[in-house]
Amino acid sequence: MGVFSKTCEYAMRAVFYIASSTISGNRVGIKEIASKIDSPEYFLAKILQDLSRKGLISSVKGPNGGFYIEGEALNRPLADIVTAVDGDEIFNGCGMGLAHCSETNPCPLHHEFKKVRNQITHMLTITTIGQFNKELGNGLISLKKS
Amino acid sequence: MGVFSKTCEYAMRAVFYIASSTISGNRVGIKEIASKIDSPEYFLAKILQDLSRKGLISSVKGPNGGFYIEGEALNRPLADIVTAVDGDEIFNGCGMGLAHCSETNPCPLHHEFKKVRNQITHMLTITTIGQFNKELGNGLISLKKS
DNA sequence: ATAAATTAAGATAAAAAAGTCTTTTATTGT
DNA sequence: ACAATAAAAGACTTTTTTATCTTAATTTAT
Ligand code: FES
Ligand code: FES
Repeated sequence: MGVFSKTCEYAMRAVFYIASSTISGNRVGIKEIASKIDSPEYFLAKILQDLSRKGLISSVKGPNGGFYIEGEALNRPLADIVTAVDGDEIFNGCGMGLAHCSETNPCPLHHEFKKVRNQITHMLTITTIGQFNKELGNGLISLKKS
Repeated sequence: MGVFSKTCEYAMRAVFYIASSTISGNRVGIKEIASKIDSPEYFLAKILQDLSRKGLISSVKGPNGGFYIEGEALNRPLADIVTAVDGDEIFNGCGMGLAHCSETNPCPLHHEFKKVRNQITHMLTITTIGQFNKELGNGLISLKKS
């Protein structure tokens, strides 16, 4: 098991890909996205529909349609995507599964786990959706599974 | 979704509980453990059977039987439990779901995610199974879900 | 207007994770 | 030896996650 659900992994990869295409002035179709990030096409379609309904990405139907991201939305933190897909448990849940993480009734891992959560929160907050376009363009970083 | 599977959460809570009972010189039955850590009894039984087969905890059948942890095993890092239950993906997997985390073909989150993974590894390595007996005894920390 | 393209929505399906119940096996105390 | 106790093992069910397919609704270009 990873830190994020598969759904969320696909969502993050797709959003980065859409962002970098948007910068180059294009809308991208579901087929292209799925192939470029190595994800099951129909499943990804569902995920993007959901993000679209929630206003995190945009889409247009018809010829030359596809997905893109509004200028303003490119500055959103990646945390917004994670929250939309996986909820906020990762940001404030207890590492050992207690119903509530609490300072007064902590689990054995509480003290150390807090650092982990803070690190995750930090990572997802400082990272913006539109941040990696350059590196994605020149192949310095990768979104393909293998 | 949390960082660990529910199975793993139950396993960790149970192992801490068994450890603290072992220190007080007792074996504990599945029923007591399940009730003390708020987990489904039969499901936990499966988990402990597995840990027992793998030698991470010990058990004896029959009257006055139950689960306990060998002296030496009390010093194992919690990481051993996590690995036994959830595998090692959490220690070296890619945060965005790429098949292999790699320095030469990194995902966008690689640099930051490495810190998260290291923090998790650190937490699970420095924490030993038998470490919290005092705090568990005096109720300073909790294993009960609610 | 019509046809083509493309996302949205709805309905299933398959796989994995979580949870439950029943039967068997081993151990202990009498 | 026997009965009682408790874990081990096996079979099964339910729920959640992941994945696929089909039909509908929009948009664009001709
Ligand atoms: S109580 Fe478990 S992480 Fe805070
Ligand atoms: S490549 Fe994704 S975390 Fe290293």
